[in-house]
Amino acid sequence: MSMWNRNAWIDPVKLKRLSEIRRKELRQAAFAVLEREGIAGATLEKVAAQAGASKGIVLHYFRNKQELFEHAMREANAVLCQAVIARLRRAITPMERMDAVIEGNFEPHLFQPPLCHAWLSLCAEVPRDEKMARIQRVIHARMRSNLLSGLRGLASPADADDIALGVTALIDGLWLRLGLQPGSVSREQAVRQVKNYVAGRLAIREPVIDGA
Amino acid sequence: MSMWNRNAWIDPVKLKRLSEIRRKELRQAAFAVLEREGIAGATLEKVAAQAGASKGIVLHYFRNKQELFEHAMREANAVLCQAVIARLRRAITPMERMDAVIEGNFEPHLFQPPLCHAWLSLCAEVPRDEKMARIQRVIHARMRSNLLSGLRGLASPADADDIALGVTALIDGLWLRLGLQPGSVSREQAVRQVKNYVAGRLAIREPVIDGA
DNA sequence: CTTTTTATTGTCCCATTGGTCAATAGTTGA
DNA sequence: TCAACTATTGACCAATGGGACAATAAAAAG
Repeated sequence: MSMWNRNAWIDPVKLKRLSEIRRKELRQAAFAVLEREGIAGATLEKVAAQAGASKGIVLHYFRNKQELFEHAMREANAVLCQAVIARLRRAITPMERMDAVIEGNFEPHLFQPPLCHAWLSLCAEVPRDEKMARIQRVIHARMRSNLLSGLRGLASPADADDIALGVTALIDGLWLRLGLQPGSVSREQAVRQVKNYVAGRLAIREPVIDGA
Repeated sequence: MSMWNRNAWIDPVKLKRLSEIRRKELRQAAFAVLEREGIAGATLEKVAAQAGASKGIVLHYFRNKQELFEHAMREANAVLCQAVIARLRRAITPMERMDAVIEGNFEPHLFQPPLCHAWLSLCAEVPRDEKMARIQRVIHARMRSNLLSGLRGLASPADADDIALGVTALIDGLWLRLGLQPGSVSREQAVRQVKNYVAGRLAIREPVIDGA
């Protein structure tokens, strides 16, 4: 049995007792440090301190720094994703589904500068961390899929695809704005902004054609 | 005279001889390192190596690491900004001005993953670096102003304001997408995306009103 | 040709960091 | 109770980082 639990994919339920609890604490501690210090200032010692433990324990539960932050990224994304899913469950019409995704992405308790700062730091590492890149791709794929589940009933497949890209970009951009200039964009503004975008895109049947 | 040139704002033309040349080289070296290594891996030694000089010289021209990267940020922004300005000069009608800003922000030789990576790393430090935050505010203010110079002729002041925010966010979001998933968005797609957004917003007179 | 600045290098220093390891305390199961 | 395993700590280490500095080369000024 000893060599088993080294591989967490076996009997995940039971193992949630101690090991998984610590891991979660540490992931969250890592994220908290990231919020305050950014990736450059995020050290194992600070994470340990944040979790009220010793540095040794961090490397007991995570092979190395990189892995720790990869897991922090996964967790953070899971939280945001959950918010969207919850709203999506109550949505029925295509338009309701769109709104669920949009509003879920600006959940008041999540759409906050510190969270954005941490997220930004993580994103900045994506190009040098293949695992993070993969997480990132998954995130984007799911977001797209969520959007398309609504958009398919509202536009042609080609348009839906295009609008989905626009919506994700717009959402990301509004988050970025929040991170770079806290207070420059409120949740309500953000939501309205994206909804207006969708409304505008749906109102125009043929995309702009120009000769530039 | 000795104590004068310590303050570069005096006789800037002449001093461009040596001191300013080195400074520019170092700023660019810093940016190059940032592209490859991210903020966490960007060390003075690497910057020096990139510039083909010794670490000492870097701190001879910049008080410290922070200052160096602040200047790198300024420079990078200046380049992007210049691209927009150049196009803006040839624009006459409001719509041409809009297109100038949009296309300028996706200049083919600038809209590239490495540049985006470096930029992202810099942005991730903004929350902890007041000077970078200020640069960031300036950048955004200018972008806004550029957009409004075109939008004022196309929409009501309130709408123009709102659309300007949306355009900046959308542009940032598309850049982010490029950084996180290189190849997932082409320059043409990006430009079209933003133009469609503007077209959509201009087509709808009254903004969406909902009771969510 | 001196003298004064400026440019540049390499060395040194100290704090910090990620990571290893052995030792200890605690748990669990038979 | 005993043995096996897990959790947790603190000490330790080699590497690295930012930055200070003195020494030297190179220019400029006079």
